[in-house]
Amino acid sequence: MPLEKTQPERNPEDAKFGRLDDLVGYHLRRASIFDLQGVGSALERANTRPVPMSVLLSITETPGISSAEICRSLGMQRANIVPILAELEERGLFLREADESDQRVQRLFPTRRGEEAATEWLALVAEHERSMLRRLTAAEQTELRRLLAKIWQEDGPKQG
Amino acid sequence: MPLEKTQPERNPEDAKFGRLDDLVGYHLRRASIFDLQGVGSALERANTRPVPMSVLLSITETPGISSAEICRSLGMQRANIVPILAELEERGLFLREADESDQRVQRLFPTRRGEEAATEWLALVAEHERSMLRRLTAAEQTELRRLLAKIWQEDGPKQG
DNA sequence: TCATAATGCTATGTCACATAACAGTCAATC
DNA sequence: GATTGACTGTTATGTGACATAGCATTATGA
Repeated sequence: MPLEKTQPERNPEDAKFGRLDDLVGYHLRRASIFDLQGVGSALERANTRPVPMSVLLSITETPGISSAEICRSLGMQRANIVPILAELEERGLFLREADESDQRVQRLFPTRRGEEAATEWLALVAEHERSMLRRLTAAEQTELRRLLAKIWQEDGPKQG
Repeated sequence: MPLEKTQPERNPEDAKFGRLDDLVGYHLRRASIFDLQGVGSALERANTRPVPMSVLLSITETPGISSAEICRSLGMQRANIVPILAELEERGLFLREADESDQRVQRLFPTRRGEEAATEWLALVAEHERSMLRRLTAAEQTELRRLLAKIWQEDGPKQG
């Protein structure tokens, strides 16, 4: 074993999950809550929240994306993106444009203010992440992100 | 046709956060949601949910723990543990006993059935974890758990 | 003794998220 | 070329986890 926990006496035979603390999912949840609280308070300064930020970033990173595509990408329901888009639109952060060949879909494009807001919000979150990950080396941070992505991303040969 | 998320090439020097995908917190959230769904459906077979399982495990791992101690350990509010304890108690999984020196405190002890339920529930979750982590080596799983714990646990070596 | 704090608890609010249904549009099949 | 099914954006509504505020009781300590 590479690393040992400095916790109670563990029987080597007991290498299976025997305690709450052994569950990766427990630490996942605690770490995610910890992160969400930090992100939440960081984004308060920009008067927004995590999900609207993710939606805006989806638009700035993929101009012309549709709301349904954002929902599939972020794993959220179409119904729930409606008030979020309404809020971002009211703040003048993106524009809707009818698709040329499919009148059902609206293509979403960031405005100049939307680009600026995305950069600003991302900086706030990045500052929080630096604090949250301060006790991890750069290599550990990269490894952590890689392992997390491997958990939730589908098997299919997606992006590199 | 849906837009393909053609990503711009990443310059390795450009190590700063520029995209949603670069944020560890984003992957944390997605992985945690993924886990929570799996744990939820796994525990459905035992007619329970993640938080009651964590509470029961707190009792079996630390017999005589109080409800306030469980709340501090799990990071939850005292008000919210009340219906959970009521449910576990109704299922005969633990007993309350008055503290000898402090009449405010109830000490919680697992029953035989509580011990059995804890083992059974933990096995269900462990089975889910094996599936969730199937693409990670044993060393990677250990490393992931270590890095996650380093994120949310306070600086002092504290158990919880 | 009086102020402060902790425990277990009730009542209630909030907020993210899911479900169900809708009209309009598209595409494929018969 | 009607029809069937699927997809889009949307409204309305339910739900479930979680937080807040306050209570009576008990403990602590200046």
